[in-house]
Amino acid sequence: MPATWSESVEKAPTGGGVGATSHASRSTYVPPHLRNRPPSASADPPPSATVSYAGTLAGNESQGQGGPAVGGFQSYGSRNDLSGGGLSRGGGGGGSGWNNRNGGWDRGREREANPFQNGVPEPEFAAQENLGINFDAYEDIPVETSGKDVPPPVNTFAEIDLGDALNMNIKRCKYVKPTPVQRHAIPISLAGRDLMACAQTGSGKTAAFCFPIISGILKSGQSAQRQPRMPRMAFPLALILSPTRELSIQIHEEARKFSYQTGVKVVVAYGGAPINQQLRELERGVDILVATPGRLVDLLERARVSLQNIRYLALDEADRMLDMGFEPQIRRIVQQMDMPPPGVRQTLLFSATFPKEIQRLAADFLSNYIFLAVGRVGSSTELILQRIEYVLETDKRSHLMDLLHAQRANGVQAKQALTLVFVETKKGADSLEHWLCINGFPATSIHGDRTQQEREYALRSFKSGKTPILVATDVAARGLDIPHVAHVINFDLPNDIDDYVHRIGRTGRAGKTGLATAFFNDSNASLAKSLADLMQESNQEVPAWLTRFAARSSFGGGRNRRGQGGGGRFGGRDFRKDSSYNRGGMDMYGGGNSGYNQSGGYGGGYGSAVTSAWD
DNA sequence: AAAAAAT
Repeated sequence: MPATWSESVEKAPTGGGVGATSHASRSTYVPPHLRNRPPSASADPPPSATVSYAGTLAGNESQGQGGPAVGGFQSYGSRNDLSGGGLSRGGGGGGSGWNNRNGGWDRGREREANPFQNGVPEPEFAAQENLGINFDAYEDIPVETSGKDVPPPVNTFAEIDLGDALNMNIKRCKYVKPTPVQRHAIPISLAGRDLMACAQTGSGKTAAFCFPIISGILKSGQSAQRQPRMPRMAFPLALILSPTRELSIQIHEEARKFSYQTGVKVVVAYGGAPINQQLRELERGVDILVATPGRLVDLLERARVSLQNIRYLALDEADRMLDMGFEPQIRRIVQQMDMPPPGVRQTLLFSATFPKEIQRLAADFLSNYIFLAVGRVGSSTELILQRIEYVLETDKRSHLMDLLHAQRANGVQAKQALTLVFVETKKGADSLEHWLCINGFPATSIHGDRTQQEREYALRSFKSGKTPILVATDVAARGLDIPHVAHVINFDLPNDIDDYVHRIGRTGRAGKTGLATAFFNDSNASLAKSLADLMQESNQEVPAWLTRFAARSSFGGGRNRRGQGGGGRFGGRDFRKDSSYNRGGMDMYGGGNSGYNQSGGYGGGYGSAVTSAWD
């Protein structure tokens, strides 16, 4: 272990690795005369209603995206090496298929921008990209599955029949080997099973739910469907909900890479940005809609999106969404609109933790689901060196300055190792940013009072190394996969240990090491116990004073949410295992076997007796 | 107490 924090910053590899997002511009320019192109009379659909693989992809970057030329997609239709039948799904209903009248199959195929090429230039990092992914660290991550008939995990992408087009994109992403969550979740999803997964971003879960969705859409042969009666309403096949705008943007960027040249259309919708452009994108056809809840509700109310064709529903960072008070919106979207019920659609629920509220959501949204828990990437593998320092409120700025100066002296700044500084308040973020700037440290900030434009600009500026210090509120705490963050500084500690875990998870990404420094003082007493426990759990050196703090505050009722759910290295455990769950007389999982025996309409309406057993 | 998210 490195002797000093500055040494470890220096040693921390700065490659972004697996999740590195090249910043794809969301606005693919489409010349006005090609926008909202009416269905061309001569654009007859292909003769066979089969798979939409975009023909041969190898060494074929330009072919097949040469614009909307009529009849330019002969490569469609013939390849059917994936579909094992099952092209139609229940409830497709009449003319909503591939051969529908309005020629929906080639909608939105105008000039697909290459999502692999239009990123922010990152010359400093390009060379080491993906070279230092510590896959051994991934191997150590504990994984736990439970449920009925769990499909076995895979060890390579080659074992999974995702199809040529998707495989090509996996190669383009330089993914060599599936991460633990991918090894388990992909076979589960491909088998059509619902999934409740406890995993954090950084574990590779975006790909874990995107691959099966894209593959499934390709297999079904349905894409970008329209309803002739309602030309302005979009009918996505998959919906991905996430808590923050930036996370939605990021998922969209990744999903676009995965679906490049497959014909599968991914659209993102979120607030704070003009809705008109999003409406135009939707009108051009959408297979996978990535959205924040508020904007989606708006779109549903405007009748610009219908969920009746949804076959895949993925909820990312579900616990976060509930924390943010999105439950009413989410329930409205999932249960009160025209979304197909559980069992008809396939639902994938991702959450870092598995508290009661999420358990309820799982029971309501999922059908006969498989529970998957993946250990914390950072804590269980000790990839993140955590340091807690006792710093009085009044000393924080000068202490931060010391850290940054030492970092700079080590040449770290020159190498553009990015530093993410978390603060408690939006005001605090603004003033700290300003203070850093006037003291010679190029910094920017991201928080909810900044306009969406400013937020996205700040993120770009940070990622590119232009301002290698980003001051952030919790808007950036979860899910954001910012590559090359070498150092996370908790200038203000959060009140919740889960937030702490999320924050430090911004470093040590993709199996690389990182450093997390936190400023602790008396105002953080309530966090002492859980913080000390977490650090011990992840084999970090716990300062003696923190241990004393923890002992002092623990009987004072410091909220230790950890361990409550069976905790340990996992964010949660399958509550269905708890004997108390079966107390209500219905032995749903019994039978004496090791596996669950989920009979009796668990996915549909569970009895009230079961509901009461949760409380 | 603060943050996030639809206008």
